[in-house]
Amino acid sequence: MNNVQDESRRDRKKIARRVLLIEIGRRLIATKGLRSLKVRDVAEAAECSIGSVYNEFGDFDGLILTVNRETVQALTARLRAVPADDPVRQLHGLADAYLGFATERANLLRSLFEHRMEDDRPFPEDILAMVMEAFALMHAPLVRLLPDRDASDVALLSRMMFSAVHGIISLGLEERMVAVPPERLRERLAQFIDTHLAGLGVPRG
Amino acid sequence: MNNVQDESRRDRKKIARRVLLIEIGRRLIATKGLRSLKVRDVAEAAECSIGSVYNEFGDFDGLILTVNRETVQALTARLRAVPADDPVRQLHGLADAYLGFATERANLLRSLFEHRMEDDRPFPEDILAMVMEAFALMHAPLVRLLPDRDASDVALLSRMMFSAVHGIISLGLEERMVAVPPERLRERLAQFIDTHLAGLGVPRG
DNA sequence: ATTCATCTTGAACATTGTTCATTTTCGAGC
DNA sequence: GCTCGAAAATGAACAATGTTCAAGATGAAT
Repeated sequence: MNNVQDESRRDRKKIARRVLLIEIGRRLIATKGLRSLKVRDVAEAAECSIGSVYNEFGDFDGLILTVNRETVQALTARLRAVPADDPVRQLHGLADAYLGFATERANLLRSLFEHRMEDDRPFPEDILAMVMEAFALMHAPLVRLLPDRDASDVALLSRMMFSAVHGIISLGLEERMVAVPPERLRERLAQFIDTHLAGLGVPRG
Repeated sequence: MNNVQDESRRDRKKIARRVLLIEIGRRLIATKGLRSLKVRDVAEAAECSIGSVYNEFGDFDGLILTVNRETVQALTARLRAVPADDPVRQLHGLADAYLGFATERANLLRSLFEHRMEDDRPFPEDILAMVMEAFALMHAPLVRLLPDRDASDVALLSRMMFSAVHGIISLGLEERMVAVPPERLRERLAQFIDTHLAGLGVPRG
C-alpha cells in the first residue's frame, strides 16, 4: 500500500521486534549477567518463538554482539558528552564518566569485554574499532596538554592512560571482598590522573 | 597394607588422577580457551568417565576454579621471583613478569579474570584473596621509594599501579587489530611506570 | 575369603543452543 | 475482495553439553 521510503508495515513490525529483542537481551544481561542469558528466556519475554531470535540474529552470539555493540555506543556517547573546556578537567571527567558507566551497567560492560567467540571465529572488527575509538577519547585533551610531544607518542599515551583507568575501575569494582565504594574509586582515579600528568610534566592546575 | 601417613594406594591413585584432570583442564583452556572446555573432552583425554570428573570436583566449575587457583599461584610465584635489589628495577620487573605471563598463558589468565559463577553463587574468596595478594606485590618497592608517605596511602597506590598495569596489558594484548607486539608493550609499560614514579616525586634513576 | 566402604562407570536425564519443514502472514496484482 | 507468492514465524525435533545416580568394580581390613 503506502510505500514511503521503503517503510512498509512489515518492515516496521520487523524492526520493532528486533528492537524489543535487543532490549530484552540487554535487560537480562544487565540484571542477571551474561552467563545466565538463555535463548528461551529471551523468546519468552518477547512473546515470540525461539526461531524468531535466530531469524533476526543468525545465532545467539549475534544477539549478544548486538547488545555489546550498543553498549560501546552508549559508553562512547557518554564519554563524548564530557565537557572539553579545560583539558585536565576533561580527563577527570572521562574517568568519572567511565566509572559511572561501569558502576551503573557493570554486567553490560563485562559482557562487552568478557564475551569470547566460539572456537576460533573472529571477533567482529567493528566492535573492536568502536572500543578503540572510545579509548582514544583521551587523545584530544592530552594533545592540548602536551603540545610539544610527538603526535604518535601522544596517541600511545592516551590509549595507555585510558587502559590504565579501565584496569583500575574493572578491578576496583571486582574486589568484592574489600568492596571499594565508587566514591573512593573516584578519588583514587583523580589522584591517579593527577599523578600521571605531573609525571608527564604538566603543571598542576 | 602399608599405611605410611595415610598414603594408601587408593589415595595415591586418587591424587594422581586429580592432578591429571587438572593438567588436562589447564592444557585445554590454554590451547582452545575457556569457552571451548567441555567435560567430555576432559574425561576422554584422562581416559576416565564423566562421573569421575564430578566425583573429584563436584561440578564442572570446580575444575575450572581449581585450574584458576593454580594459575594465580603460578603468577604469584613468577612475580615473587623478581629481584628485589633496586625498587625501581623491581617495579619494572614486576610489570615485565606480568606481561610475560600474560603473553605465554593468555587464555589461562583470561580464564582467571573472566570466569563467572552461575546465577548468584559467590565467587570463591580464596581466589579473590590470592589475586589481591598478587596485586599487592608492588607495595614493598613503593614503600622503599616513598618512605615519607602514609602507609595506607602507599597500599592504595600499589594496588592502583598494578591494576593500571593489568589494564594496559590485557587491553594491549586484546587489540588484535593493531596487534601490539609484546616488545612494544614492554616499552610502553616501562615508560608508564617511569612517568608515574616521576609524578609521585621519585627522582629518576 | 568375606565384608564393607569407597570409588568408578556410563546410561539416562536436564538444560540449552540450533535447525528446518510446515504454517502463517501480508503486500501486490488482478 | 480474491489469489498468489515471497517472506516471516513457528515449534517440534535435533544436537551439544552439564549433571545425576543406580549398579558394578575395587581394595583395605578382618
